[in-house]
Amino acid sequence: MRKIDPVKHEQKRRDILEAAGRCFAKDGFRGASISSICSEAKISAGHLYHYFASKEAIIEAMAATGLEHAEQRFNHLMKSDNPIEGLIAEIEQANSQSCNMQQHQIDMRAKKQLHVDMLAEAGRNPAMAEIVNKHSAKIRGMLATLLETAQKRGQIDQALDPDLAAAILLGAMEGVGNMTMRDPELDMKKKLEMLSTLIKRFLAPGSSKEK
Amino acid sequence: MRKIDPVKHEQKRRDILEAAGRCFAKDGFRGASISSICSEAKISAGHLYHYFASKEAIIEAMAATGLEHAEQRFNHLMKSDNPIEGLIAEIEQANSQSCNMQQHQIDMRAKKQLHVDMLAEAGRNPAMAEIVNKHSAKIRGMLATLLETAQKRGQIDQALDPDLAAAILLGAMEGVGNMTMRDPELDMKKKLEMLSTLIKRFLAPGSSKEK
Amino acid sequence: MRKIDPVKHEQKRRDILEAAGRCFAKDGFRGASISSICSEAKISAGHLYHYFASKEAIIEAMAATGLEHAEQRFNHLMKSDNPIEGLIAEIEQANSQSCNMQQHQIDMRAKKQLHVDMLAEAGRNPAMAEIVNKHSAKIRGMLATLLETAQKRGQIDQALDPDLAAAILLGAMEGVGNMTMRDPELDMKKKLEMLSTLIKRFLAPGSSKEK
Amino acid sequence: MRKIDPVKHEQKRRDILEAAGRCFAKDGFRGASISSICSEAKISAGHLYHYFASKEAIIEAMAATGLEHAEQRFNHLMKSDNPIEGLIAEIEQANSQSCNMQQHQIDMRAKKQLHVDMLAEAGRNPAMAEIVNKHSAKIRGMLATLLETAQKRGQIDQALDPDLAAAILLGAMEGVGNMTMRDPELDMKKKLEMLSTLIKRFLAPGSSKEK
DNA sequence: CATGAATGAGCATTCATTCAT
DNA sequence: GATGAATGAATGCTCATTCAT
Repeated sequence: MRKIDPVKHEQKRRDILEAAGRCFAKDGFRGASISSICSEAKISAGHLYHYFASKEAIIEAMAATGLEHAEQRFNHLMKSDNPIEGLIAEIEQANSQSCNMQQHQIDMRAKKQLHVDMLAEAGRNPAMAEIVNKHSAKIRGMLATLLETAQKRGQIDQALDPDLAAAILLGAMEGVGNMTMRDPELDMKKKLEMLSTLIKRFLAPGSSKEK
Repeated sequence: MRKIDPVKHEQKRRDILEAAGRCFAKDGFRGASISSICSEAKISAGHLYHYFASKEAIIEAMAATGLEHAEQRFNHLMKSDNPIEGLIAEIEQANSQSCNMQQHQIDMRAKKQLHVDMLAEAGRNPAMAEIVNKHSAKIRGMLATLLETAQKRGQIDQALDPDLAAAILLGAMEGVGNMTMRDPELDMKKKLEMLSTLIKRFLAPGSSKEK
Repeated sequence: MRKIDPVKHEQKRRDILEAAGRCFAKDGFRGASISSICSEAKISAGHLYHYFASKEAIIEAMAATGLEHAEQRFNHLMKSDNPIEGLIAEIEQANSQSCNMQQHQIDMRAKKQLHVDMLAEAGRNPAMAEIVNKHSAKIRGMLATLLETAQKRGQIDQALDPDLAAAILLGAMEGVGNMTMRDPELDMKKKLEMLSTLIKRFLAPGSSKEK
Repeated sequence: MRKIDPVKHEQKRRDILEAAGRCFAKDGFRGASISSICSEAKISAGHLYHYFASKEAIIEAMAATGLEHAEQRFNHLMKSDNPIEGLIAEIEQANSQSCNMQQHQIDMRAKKQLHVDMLAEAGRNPAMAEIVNKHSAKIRGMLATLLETAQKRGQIDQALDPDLAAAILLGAMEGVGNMTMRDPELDMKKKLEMLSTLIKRFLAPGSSKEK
């Protein structure tokens, strides 16, 4: 009575996820076909459905992986004395590693591109919309918690509603990230510094006094 | 014997483009089918190929004219008395006109959705990427000029680099706009106020003193 | 400006319908594939969808054709002096032509078989259920009208509710038809005479007096 | 070294058949998948093939046992004091128990649906056809015997051929049963009364006098 | 110019069946 | 005996594109 080996199963899932990641990065969510993903993962078309119930489920799993990473970074940040500083430092780091690592930059671009693909798809595909919304809500929740903590410590403006501020901040960060994809003229490092400035000024304690 | 009439030809092209615009707005670039565009334009499926070589060609032409309109709107805005306020007002308008016109809100949503579609498309389609980038650069240029003017008048922080600030501002606004499409939990009006706060604090004169 | 030729179009539709009829008769509704129908009709898979929106639409069109025939026979019956007698005569005729025409018998059998297929499919497939129900309701309506007319003329029991009686009569006739498919032992002609007896006794004027 | 235990093997076969029965009732012969049957039987997909060579083999075995039950029920009915009344009562029960047990009604519907599935299947599948025909012949024989007995007692028309009358009666009852599945407009109770009327008039002693 | 008939590759998904373990 | 991983052909359907008329 050989029982299912969860390790092997999980490993295969990850293999498929990686293959799907490569296909989605190359052709987008709509453009990548199940059969291309299966070719990339070296499995048959039907077999993929032992691991994922649908094409959307693949993206969902990818988002879940991303969320786990985000949660880890979030937990790490929460342990530090000044999470906001840490957040800003991370943004600058994550985006400016381009100088030394070409592969990483390509990955980042692909990730961002896929994110936009998902947004576009979500507009027409309810299943995708649900995935995107849930993901978005979770990330926003984490950021709101972080802001609240910082408010209690007096590190940021205490008049801001944490949920609202998190939503606006997330939108801004995402938008700036997308923007950097399309104007190659400006220096990336400087843009990130400017984003950092934006965030700091928005959150700065005492800001609410001057309206 | 009859030669083709370039004027009529061009007019028909525009008719088709308008029809395509309506279809794209409703179903997205990939989702809209040639046959649906032909129905909308009231021509036969085959005849479309007298005017456009492929679906791709329609998308490209469409994107170009679509963005010209947006550019004009933005340009008009920039010439008003208080463009920053106008900008915020425009965002608010785009997002919260639900009270009086349901149809208009649907249109706005479709427009925003199409914008995201274009961004996604740009990631795979160089022609689209060029169009989006050019447009983006133009609008950014206009905003930068405006910021510079405001700086000279002492209305906003004089230490900001106008080009960089324009890029970040544009990105943030676009990102917040997209974000509003996906979390229906939070009150739209409050989010727009928060965005307004973000912009004001970012640009406020004297901000650079406090780090 | 060549306009659509409705004659050719309709002819093609009929060709496809006939091809589909052969496939359905051979393999059943579920068993016959779109591609087999297309092969039989000598058209490409995609082209079928210019003529029929779905597999169900094909069956629906076939049912509609059957309904037209039924309507013609009904109208013809209604013109006669004693429609009930005509109805019974028709049933006996339609089913006992087996002696002289082998092809006709095979056709009848295939038709009945397809009818059962549709009934079975209707249980799981809402689209099919709707087709079957509509068809059934129309036939029942015609039969009810016929019964009502016969009642007014005093040819059948006037106490019967025409709608109910039509439903029961139709069910019985259909059931007997299906039954004949599976017991080859008994003589077909005698069975039809017995069915005729059943109908006559059920409808006989004055029946209601003796309970 | 361990030989297969024929008793255990047979028990497992029965378990699987029961599971298959539930699946078939829910989704039909074609609609129920091997994997759903395996889930229901709590065995692995591959293991089923130790007990049955193919899905077809399950259907055949299933149909045989399924009809045996029905046969026993009918047989039991035939031995009661007034089998004709009992028959009608059974039909009414099967169709109108909605008042007290919702679950039972669903089960009945599933059973009737499966019956239609079997009829449809029999049209393409000779093995199924044999089973259905045999079953049909047995029940018809029982009913014929019953009619004969009733004729001797003078309870029903003595001029009817018992075999033929049994066939027609069975067909009519089955057909009316199927009909009730598809027209929800008419009141179920009234339809059953009408069916009862049909049967009584058909069999009534002295009927043969009036043509 | 303009039509619409026709193509055929492509899509996501399902499923009975096989097989190494 | 028993597992579940793996197959691959098949399904209904879509759609950009071509072409005879």
